[in-house]
Amino acid sequence: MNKPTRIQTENRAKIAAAALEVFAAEGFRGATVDAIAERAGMSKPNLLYYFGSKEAIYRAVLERLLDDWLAPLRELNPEGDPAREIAAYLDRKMEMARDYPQESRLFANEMLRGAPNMSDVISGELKALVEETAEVIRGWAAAGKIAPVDPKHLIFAIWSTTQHYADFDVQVRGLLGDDGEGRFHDGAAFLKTLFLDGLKPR
Amino acid sequence: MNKPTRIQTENRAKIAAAALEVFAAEGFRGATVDAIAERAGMSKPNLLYYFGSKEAIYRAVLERLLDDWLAPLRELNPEGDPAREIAAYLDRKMEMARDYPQESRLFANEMLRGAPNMSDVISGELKALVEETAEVIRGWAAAGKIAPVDPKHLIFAIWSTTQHYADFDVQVRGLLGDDGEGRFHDGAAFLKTLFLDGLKPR
DNA sequence: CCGTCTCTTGACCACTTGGTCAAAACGCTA
DNA sequence: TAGCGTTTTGACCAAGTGGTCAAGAGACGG
Repeated sequence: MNKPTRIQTENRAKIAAAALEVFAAEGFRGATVDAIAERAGMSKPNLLYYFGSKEAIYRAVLERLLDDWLAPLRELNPEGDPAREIAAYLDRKMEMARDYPQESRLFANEMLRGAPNMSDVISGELKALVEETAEVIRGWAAAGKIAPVDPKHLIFAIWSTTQHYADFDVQVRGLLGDDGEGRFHDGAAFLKTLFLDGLKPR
Repeated sequence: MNKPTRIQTENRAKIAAAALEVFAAEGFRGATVDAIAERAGMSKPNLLYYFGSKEAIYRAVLERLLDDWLAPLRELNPEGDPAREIAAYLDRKMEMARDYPQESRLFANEMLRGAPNMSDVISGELKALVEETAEVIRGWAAAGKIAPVDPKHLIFAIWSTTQHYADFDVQVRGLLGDDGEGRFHDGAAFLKTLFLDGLKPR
């Protein structure tokens, strides 16, 4: 394993960026190596010189993005005020839906297909992280700071509502009337009232 | 336009069922006409005798399902008690996620690709239905029966949270631990407390 | 049970697509 | 700047795919 050259680093990055765009827009089967190569500004054989196969590109992109994707959840602070933490998490997830919709769609595509390349992540890293977060939420509920709800379903609800604005963007835009970026702001505001009031201890 | 024969009716139905399975599992590009034909128990040329092209099958399936898909929203009763109506809508959507996950995934795939075959529906039929429902919700809020929230974002939240259990089924199952069908029941219970408490007038 | 219209399919075609390969072009270091 | 490892690509291939077609098999009313 030699240290990669400058050209290698550059081209791998270029390819990964192009692949993200194409995979997110077309799905794995819909994406073609030619299309990725073209968007990366190089020939197909050259692209395959860096990543041996279409599968390899796909997996590399998936892996590269995973950490960024899970970062917001990791930043959740167990010591913080629950309402503040949940609001902040919603905001962060909403920002990601706005600023990185392709990443969201890539993962959505993967899930829809049954996560053939992520089953290990789901049952490993992701599961551990969710389990940990669920424990934090349970603690908040036990301390009477939020209503006693099922933590995992709460997490699912936060994921689905926020990612919806990226994955179903066409629908959201179509139904709201085109509004610049206002939908993300309004959506975040709505979700914060929904979750904060919905989780208030009684 | 002659009346279709018995064989035509049967075979069109067989094809539509097979196509739904394949398209939902693989996406439009990932699905092959051969695969659909095999699952429908006939040869590829025979299938193409009934539907002239892959696109035609896809669009037929999409159209055939649309009404069923929107039925729950249509059943919402403007005169009813808001809390009851919303709870019932959540339950119905959750049942559909459990009983018709393929339909959900088919639509999710279509949205992810930018809804190339549904833009007219979104800006037409669906938009009208949503606008109408939003008006109902606004009425509830004006009457002080629920908190004054943005109706469309509320609708998005209901859609996304419920459909999540179909579209991201692998993830949900992986993170909850396989549980038979309990996740749908628990999810529905959580969502009802979330939405009903979250929307309580204050 | 015949004739006609419907249905079915094997064989085939053109095109796309993932991937290979040999050879040329390039870039770095001594 | 010569030499050598790295990078790049045109040409090519085999498999897969959507779709066609002509001819045979089947259904069914008279």
